[in-house]
Amino acid sequence: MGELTAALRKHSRKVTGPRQAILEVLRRHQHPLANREIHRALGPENCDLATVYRNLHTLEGMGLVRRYDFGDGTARFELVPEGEEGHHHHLICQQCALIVEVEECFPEELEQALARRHGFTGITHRLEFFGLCPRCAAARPTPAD
Amino acid sequence: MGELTAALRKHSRKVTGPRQAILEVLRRHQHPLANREIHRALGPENCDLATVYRNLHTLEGMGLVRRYDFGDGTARFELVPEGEEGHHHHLICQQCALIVEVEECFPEELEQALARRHGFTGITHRLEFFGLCPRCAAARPTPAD
DNA sequence: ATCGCTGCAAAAATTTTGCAGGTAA
DNA sequence: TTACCTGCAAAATTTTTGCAGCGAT
Repeated sequence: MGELTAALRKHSRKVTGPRQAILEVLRRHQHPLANREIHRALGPENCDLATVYRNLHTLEGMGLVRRYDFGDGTARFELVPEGEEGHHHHLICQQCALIVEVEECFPEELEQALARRHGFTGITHRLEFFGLCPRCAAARPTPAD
Repeated sequence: MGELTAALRKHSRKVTGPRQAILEVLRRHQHPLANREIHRALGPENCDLATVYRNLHTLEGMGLVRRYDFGDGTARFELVPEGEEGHHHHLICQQCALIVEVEECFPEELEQALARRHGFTGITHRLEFFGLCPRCAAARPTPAD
């Protein structure tokens, strides 16, 4: 809670109702949420969708929130745990959209080697896994190729 | 050329002008292109944008083209080399949007271990690298934090 | 002669922006 | 009081869809 206030103050931003509510929603869900989902969770009459967009952009810029793209055309946001760097990836079921947080990461030394070879600096990566979760696999065994 | 015809015939699809033209554009560029870029390259009066969208969707479904998301809200497509599986990733300059194709890939055994641990099957991944290319780094040395 | 494909136009869906009034600091 | 924020509305993007006519097979 103080974390948010401190971060906002550092950027000359204000602690407003919508802001706190959005963070609260993200805190309750440990999965990346789309703007629309956050808006719906807030109750459409409590906060304008445009405000959700603006705030997520702001919070992302301050590093309180991280943006993810699962390739379906809608951005999703997840709260960065306090104090942590929060870098992690996801395993998404292509059938039911189940999202599992995974700690596997692209090997640091491989990434550095890659950066060096191409002369790139400040390198980062975006990595997501896709597949069929156990439940969906059970429900649809051997998809009759 | 016969490759396209064969693939299309297999799916009861027709070999049309726009189709060939789109493949031709993709063949000339070895980088992922957005629908709009392809449309512009074709000459807007030669092929409708909707047709570009429809064809890329079709070609993706047939495995002739692969879709990439660089997280900027627009999908990009790249030709899958004939015969090859064509799986690879990209290193993108966040300043000038330079795209370098890279052959590094997430280690197979790590991916399998991950899949096994979560009971997922048919696992794949999406991986892209981001950073600052040499030219841009030279043009903007030490961004004065 | 089919059945798929294209162009054109309209519609959806996602995200951004302008503006007047309201509110945290 | 001074910025910053919010809601509302409009606009800008990206992508999808309906439909009548054309074209590949």
